[in-house]
Amino acid sequence: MTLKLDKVNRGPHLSTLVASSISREIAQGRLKPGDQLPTEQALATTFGVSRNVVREAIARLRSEGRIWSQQGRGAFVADATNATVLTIDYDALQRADSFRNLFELRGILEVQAAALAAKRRTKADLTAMTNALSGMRAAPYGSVAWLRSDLEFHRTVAEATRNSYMGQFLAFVSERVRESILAAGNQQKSDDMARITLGEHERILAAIRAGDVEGAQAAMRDHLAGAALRVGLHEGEAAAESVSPQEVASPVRHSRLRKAVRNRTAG
Amino acid sequence: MTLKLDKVNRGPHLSTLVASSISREIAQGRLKPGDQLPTEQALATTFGVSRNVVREAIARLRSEGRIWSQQGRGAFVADATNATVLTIDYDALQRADSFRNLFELRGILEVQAAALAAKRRTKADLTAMTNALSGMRAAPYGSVAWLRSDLEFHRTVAEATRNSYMGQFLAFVSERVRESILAAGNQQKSDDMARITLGEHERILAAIRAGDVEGAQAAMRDHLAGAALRVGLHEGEAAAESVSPQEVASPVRHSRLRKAVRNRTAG
DNA sequence: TCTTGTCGTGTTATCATACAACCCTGATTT
DNA sequence: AAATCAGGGTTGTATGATAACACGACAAGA
Repeated sequence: MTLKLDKVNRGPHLSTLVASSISREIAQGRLKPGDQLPTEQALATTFGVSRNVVREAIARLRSEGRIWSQQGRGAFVADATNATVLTIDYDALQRADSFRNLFELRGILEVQAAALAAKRRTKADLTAMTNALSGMRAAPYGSVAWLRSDLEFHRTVAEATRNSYMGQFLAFVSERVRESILAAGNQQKSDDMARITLGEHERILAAIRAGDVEGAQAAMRDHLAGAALRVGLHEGEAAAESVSPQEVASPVRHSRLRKAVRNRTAG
Repeated sequence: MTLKLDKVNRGPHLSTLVASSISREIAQGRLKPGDQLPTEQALATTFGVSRNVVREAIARLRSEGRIWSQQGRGAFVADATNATVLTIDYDALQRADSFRNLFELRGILEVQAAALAAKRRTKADLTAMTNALSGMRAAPYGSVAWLRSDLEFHRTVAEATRNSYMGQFLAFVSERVRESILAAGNQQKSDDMARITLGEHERILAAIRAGDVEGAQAAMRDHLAGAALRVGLHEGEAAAESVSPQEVASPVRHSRLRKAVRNRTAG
């Protein structure tokens, strides 16, 4: 077993580098589930760091469920299904196809959340949504306050599903999507957009208030399709469309991001 | 700031206990975003462990995005949105309502995954699904081999969506659900169930093969409703039912499915 | 032959200490 | 007044030692 473990170059937190290096070994299959890792001492000398650093790295991997260790035996690669946490690689999201996939997943969750919200919303939920909309109306388009109100609106919708996991997942996915959009920095602003976006939200709220399940789904789908355009995703590829139950087995038109998600990662 | 930090009782991995203790402080709001944590030395004496253990705990929390630290300054609680991982508390899942919520979320993802799979599946996908079904057919109901084939079938469906995040999320959620079911240990086995469950899977595959989006959704919904019953969830509460989109103007009534699911929508 | 108990070795878990790198503050110097 | 520097406090890393545990080898006894 010749693991390809490079000496680690200085950076932020040696343990982070060691952890991701080991993580890569696992992801790329050089370390398979059940395999025993080299001893801490061996890893320490291999990476050229202290055993302490190795232990911090291992503690991290263990908390992620990627490996497990037992005193006196050693550390072993865990089964993939044992992953106890869900992570989304930031760098991977810079790739257009990854971003589109995550956007699609978000769309699915948002649309179904809207449906559930239309069924289960309470008066308090509706008030909260209305307040969030007022916040958007009051703030200039694209401003920090506007964005906060936007997030707040979607959060209240998720909360109205009365399913905490829905809120948790949606918040997680949305935040990753938002980060990626900000990193790309290509959202276009115009005066029209404020009105359009606001209108989309209002229709969602109206449908949810009316308890109109289909309407809420459709309104949310519209909103996400609009958001996709605004972010530079072509409509045909947007999430909202792909989950709408209509045409059968249409060939997937390959997408093109406008200058969208080009990397500007470190450097 | 009087943090309620109990001395840690011996158990599996001190760093784990320290980490979850700090985590709890954050979750319960005694440590708010921006707050500075006590120094490592202080935490070490507070918990009655060595500074090394505290560092492993902090390394873990940092990797989860819950805190950030800077050399020479200290460690600080991060904003909630910065959480880079999504976790599901195992204990919380023992509560019935939490379990039902997670099951509902899983249902949403599975149903929409089936829809996407019906659109995008390749020949290879269909072959893989068929193989998984054969595996189920060959194995005794409830056996390890059977369960593995079951998981494999759902995995292939997720893969056929051509959306890696869908697979990732679904695998994560399903695994948590499965764990919880096993822990409860209340799944009932009978000879009929093998046939029924197999039939449900076959209908899903048939719809996906035919590229029938609605049919795939409906079949998957049926399957999940059945699974919910088998696991002891009341039908009315099952996930699959609550996301049913009430046939959006579809001329094609393709369901020759049992209508068990369709009674009792929210009224 | 089979079982059992002991021991030695290797590994992880934890502790303790020391030093380096860095931040912050405040006094000193220019 | 501004720049510089010294000092203490904090995290980051290194190193060595000890305890707890797993595992195989090996001998003693049945």
